[in-house]
Amino acid sequence: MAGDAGNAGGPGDAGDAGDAGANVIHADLDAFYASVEQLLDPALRDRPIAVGGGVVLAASYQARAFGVGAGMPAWRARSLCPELVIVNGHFREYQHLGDAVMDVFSCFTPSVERISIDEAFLDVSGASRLFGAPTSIALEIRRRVREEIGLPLSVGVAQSKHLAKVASQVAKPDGMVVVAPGHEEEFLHDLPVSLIWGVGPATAARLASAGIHTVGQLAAVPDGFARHLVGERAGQKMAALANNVDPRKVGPARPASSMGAQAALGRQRATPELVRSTLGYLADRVASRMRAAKCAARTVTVRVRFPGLRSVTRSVTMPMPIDTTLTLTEVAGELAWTAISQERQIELSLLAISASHLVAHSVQLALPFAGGPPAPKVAARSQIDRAVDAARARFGRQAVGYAAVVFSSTPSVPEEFRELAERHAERAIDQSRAT
DNA sequence: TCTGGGGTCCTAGGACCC
DNA sequence: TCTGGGGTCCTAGGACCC
Repeated sequence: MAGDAGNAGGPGDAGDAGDAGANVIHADLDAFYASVEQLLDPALRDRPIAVGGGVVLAASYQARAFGVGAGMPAWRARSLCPELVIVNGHFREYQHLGDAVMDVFSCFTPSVERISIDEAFLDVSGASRLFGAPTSIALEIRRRVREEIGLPLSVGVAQSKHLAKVASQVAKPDGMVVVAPGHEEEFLHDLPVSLIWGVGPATAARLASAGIHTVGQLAAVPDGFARHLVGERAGQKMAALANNVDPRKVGPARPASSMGAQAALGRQRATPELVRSTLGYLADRVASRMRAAKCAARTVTVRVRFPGLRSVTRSVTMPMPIDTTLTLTEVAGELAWTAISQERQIELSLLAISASHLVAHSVQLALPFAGGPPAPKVAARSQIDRAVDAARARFGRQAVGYAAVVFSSTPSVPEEFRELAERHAERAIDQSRAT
């Protein structure tokens, strides 16, 4: 593996020292959205670019060198990097190219666990007879993705998912790191704790206040100390990963347990019209997805964010699941107004609806329940939904909607971006929980 | 001119039941 | 009369991930 990655130093270079047991590959496309834009428009190559509108969704490595990162307001990104080029995303291209990369992975093993549009775990333990050692497979995958698709891909090869993931992060950008069996502790020892899966800014700060900065330091603290510091379960998991204990296997994702939608509003007065139209739009998205997935929700949660980023949630669990757009709109509306009036706020910056306690159902739900709409209304709404779903299936989503549900304000992000994110969240609902 | 949209998991208190 | 423990569900908030 000579010369494949300049940053694959340390134990990772022992690629031919026998990586029997290092059968997990984590493959992660670098700065995915930005790399696609640079692929589509050669004029953007080697330049600092960001994908987004008012906010940066992704930044090229040339832009990251200036401190530009995802989630940053565009004005701030420009001030950090005056020559930054901000482009609108080609969200449908992202889906196509992400799928094409996954197809390359599938050429080497059927065991591909896609965890986002641009990232997957591969178990290649059964692939060596056909394709050689995991290290050779990883090299070949990188080569093919680069030559056939044109995108840079970083890979980590190790015994466990966690270690493979850490390795691919260390390998970025456009590199490969192999953690040879027997060298795991050595590899992890000096890395910052923030590379551990599940250790974010808050946990890292708490650990730092206790003098813990590296994975080695975390692994060395007495049993129970981590749990005292960050809580029972989080502490357990964190300590296990620091000690390289990770029993997770590469496999299919579990069924979705919730579905939601949100809309940032900038800063607007909390008028009944605004709340009604925004929640109507969001409920339409969520409810139609539920119906398409043949499921319904017992719990509805509304999140309301106010200027200053403070947010509150209100939720309710109903005796019967719902999947009707208008009923979801009404339930969400009551929750939202409860929160807005309790908080005595007059302006909003975001509204969100989430549906959980999802229950699979094969027949159309039209069951009334105490406190819900009366039976004839439920049946009528169900019919309306079915008609709308059918019309959309034939003529497209924009063809028909609910009069009161037209999203009045300018959408904060393009429709294609929402669709990309939704499609990515699509996972089968557990049909064993059918009503 | 202070922030996108999609998710998961955990904690803690209270209600309720046995 | 006062008192005990355990389990489950619901709600609100927070941390984290892509």
